[in-house]
Amino acid sequence: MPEKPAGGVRARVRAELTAEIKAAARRQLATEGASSLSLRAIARELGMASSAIYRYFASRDELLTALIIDAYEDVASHIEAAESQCERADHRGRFVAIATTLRSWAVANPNEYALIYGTPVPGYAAPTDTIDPATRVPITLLTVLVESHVSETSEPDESDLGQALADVLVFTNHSVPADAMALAIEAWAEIFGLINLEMFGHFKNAVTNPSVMFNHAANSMAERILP
Amino acid sequence: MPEKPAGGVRARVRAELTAEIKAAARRQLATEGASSLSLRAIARELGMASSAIYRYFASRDELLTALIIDAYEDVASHIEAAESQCERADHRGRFVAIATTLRSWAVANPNEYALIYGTPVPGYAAPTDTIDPATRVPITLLTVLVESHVSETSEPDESDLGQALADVLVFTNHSVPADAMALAIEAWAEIFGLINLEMFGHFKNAVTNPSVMFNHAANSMAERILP
DNA sequence: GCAGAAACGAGAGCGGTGCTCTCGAAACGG
DNA sequence: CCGTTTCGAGAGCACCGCTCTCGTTTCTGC
Repeated sequence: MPEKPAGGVRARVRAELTAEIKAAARRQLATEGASSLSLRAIARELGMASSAIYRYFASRDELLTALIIDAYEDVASHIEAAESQCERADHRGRFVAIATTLRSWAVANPNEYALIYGTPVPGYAAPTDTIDPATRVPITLLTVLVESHVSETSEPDESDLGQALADVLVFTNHSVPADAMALAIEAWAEIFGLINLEMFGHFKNAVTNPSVMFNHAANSMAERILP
Repeated sequence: MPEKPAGGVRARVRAELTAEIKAAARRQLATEGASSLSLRAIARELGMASSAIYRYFASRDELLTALIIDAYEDVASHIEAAESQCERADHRGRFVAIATTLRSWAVANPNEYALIYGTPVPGYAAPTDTIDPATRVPITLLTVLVESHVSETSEPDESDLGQALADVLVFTNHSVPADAMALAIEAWAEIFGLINLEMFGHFKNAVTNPSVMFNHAANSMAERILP
């Protein structure tokens, strides 16, 4: 998909139409859900032949991929913006900001949330284009964790736990002990667990106010994992 | 769907065929995923006309519902069996048994797990038939929690947290304090978060051995929430 | 400035889906 | 035994993703 920055007329209308298709897809996503996203319906809405869509996206999966990347970028931008407004030394505040912003974004964009953090579409294998934007959010969390452990430096951990978390421990240059990293991953999982349970309807007859529950949990987690 | 217990020939072959359809559906579910489950493919596999399926299930959604109920019952049976083999007083052991059995079941039956704990099918609203079997698993966990707080009895909690958790606190007759209940819900969310992250591919380049990580977390949670 | 190349939109068509309707055969029950 | 109900099969409808062709429009190199 070569897009010249300000090339001829053709390149411009191509960029515009690509954006219009994505916009229509997002609109349809919001009302129908990901798995029933229909290229033909998008084409109908845009007043063009269904086959014309294929000039812009080679397949339905490629459109989905584009939407997934956009969603990752969008949530990452929100979270980074919220986190950057906290006092640098206030690690717990930064963690809570990350967690609560993630939930707010999920509540505001349930279908995009489901798209990136829900059940993967069956035959769909995430292309490599998606892994980069997907890492932005966890990296902001890891940064807070590393900065709160700034004075420590440890050797590679040879324990079972240390080996199980080898990849992420290497990623942080072993500046975070394995058990502290495990606590952080637990918190990370808890955040998604709470959001998933709320969004996918498993809090019925149990938690009446998910927002209060989530804020309580976020503060509880911050105390638990950050010194 | 009236099914006479041992009625005429017709009732028996109807029950058998219903089971065969579900079996074929489950087989297809394991290889294709829920959203691409095809009634026509099932009919083909069973050597019957696609329209004949509708004598047994009024729609694709109804078949899905039947599979969902079966999955809930199956996971609940596994968890109850594992939990019942623990010493009654060993609350932490019972909790760990519940958690690890849930994960084992999810790893062994990824598509049924996704069916009941993943993103809901877009237009699909869980019929009332599913809520009953869905509660069996959380109830086993709540039972452990309540039994570990057996000596305490408290009044309705009027705090924000107490009100946010009102439904489940009432369900347990206020025998568990609100903050302890919140910790338990946090653990509950963490369990699903860990399983989701693992199953849906978000542990790539981070956690190399999800099993070790999960067992570590399960024990950590047990210490955290149970006295 | 113009001819060849590339990009584009529309339309027809293929095989697939869920679902409905009709029709003849089979099993049931009085 | 005969009327009623249940069942399987087939045709058909509207939709889907996707491919191919064909005439038109835009770009590009000479």
